[in-house]
Amino acid sequence: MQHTNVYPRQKREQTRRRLVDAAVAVVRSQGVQGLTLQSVAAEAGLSKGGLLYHFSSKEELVTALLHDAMDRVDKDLKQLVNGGERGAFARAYVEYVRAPDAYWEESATSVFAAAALEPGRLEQVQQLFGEWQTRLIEDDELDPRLALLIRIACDGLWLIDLFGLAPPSDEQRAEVLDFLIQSIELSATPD
Amino acid sequence: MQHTNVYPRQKREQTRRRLVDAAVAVVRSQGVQGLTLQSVAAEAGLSKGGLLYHFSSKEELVTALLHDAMDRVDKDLKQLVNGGERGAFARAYVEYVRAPDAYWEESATSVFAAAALEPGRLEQVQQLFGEWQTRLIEDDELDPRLALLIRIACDGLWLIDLFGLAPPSDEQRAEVLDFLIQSIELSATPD
DNA sequence: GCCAGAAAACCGTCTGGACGGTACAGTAAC
DNA sequence: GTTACTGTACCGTCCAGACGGTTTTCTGGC
Repeated sequence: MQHTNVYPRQKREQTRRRLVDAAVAVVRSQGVQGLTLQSVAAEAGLSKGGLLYHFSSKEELVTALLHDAMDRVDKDLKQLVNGGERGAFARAYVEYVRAPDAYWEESATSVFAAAALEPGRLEQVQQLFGEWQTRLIEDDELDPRLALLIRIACDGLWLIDLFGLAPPSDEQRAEVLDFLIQSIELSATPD
Repeated sequence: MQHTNVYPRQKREQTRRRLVDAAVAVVRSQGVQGLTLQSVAAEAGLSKGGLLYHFSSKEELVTALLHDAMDRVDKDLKQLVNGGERGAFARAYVEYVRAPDAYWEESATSVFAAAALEPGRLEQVQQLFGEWQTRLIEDDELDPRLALLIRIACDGLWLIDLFGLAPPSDEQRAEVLDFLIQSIELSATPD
């Protein structure tokens, strides 16, 4: 029942957010090895006891990290879908990559951290990517090759951002994404 | 004795290889957290002391892991380049992704492990990707948008393989790579 | 062909420190 | 009185690295 508590009468959710954000910051600055209860608490301006008040174990924290990030990405992605015409999901997939924001960064870092700490915990993420792939390739009625290309290209940008592997400039990024959008248009509107 | 053929005078390199391979195996099965001197040594059939004889610290092991993997990828990639015509490097980049082998896996795992343990150590990898990007976009004389698309698509497959994020089937993979190769041909041979 | 002796390769144990987690007493705001 | 913490003390575990010792392999002199 999420609607029972629209207004944060309690600081609970706020602080949990702060802790999750702090965990992301720690991983990005110090790597997964630096992700200790102590460092996350310090980053969030809390004591270790305070952290454990909200997340009773490190595992719980990392799990929350992952759930949180993937939920948000999935939700945002679905919100970007306009109507049900051909290529709608592919367009949303591309547009989501256009302007990487905090969620984007959080999702990459979370998957990364979860994979590093315990590979088995990635199952739900793998499943989510599988769903997206299905939507892109089967439901969107585009040329399957184009759909897959869009997927791996967008995921590639995600990887490049995550590791900082010579990310393209803003213009280059925009150009290649525009190109993908154009390809969708061409494929979606047969003349 | 000639029967004991060209046996290397020293086992040094062999054992180092075994240890590096073992480290990759450990990371893939247990995550970066499972990457301990003990576990790597056990995986390689050595004692911890034996490992430390070859790599005097864990940092040295991970650094070797990274150097090794990137050197091999870079070398293999350059070997795939046929001549100097337009799009040669782009073709090599695509072909390298076609059949992921042990090196491919090793490179991804190594970058992943290095990033997880200490982000700063990625500098050389970032530089290497930068060089590839330069070769693809500036030296290959292709449409820059196409060059970047090829790069991010190939890197995307690398990411998907690394995390096992719903990897496409072999046929799908082949199709999308063929599509990229065709695009290079079209762009490289203007009529 | 044999045999020291040196170098290389490796083993197993120990230690100091860090980390996850627990327990609990206290505080301050709502 | 509940929620939301702080701070300290503590425990068990795990790990990197040091170390001393041992086996294996090579090398050169005879």
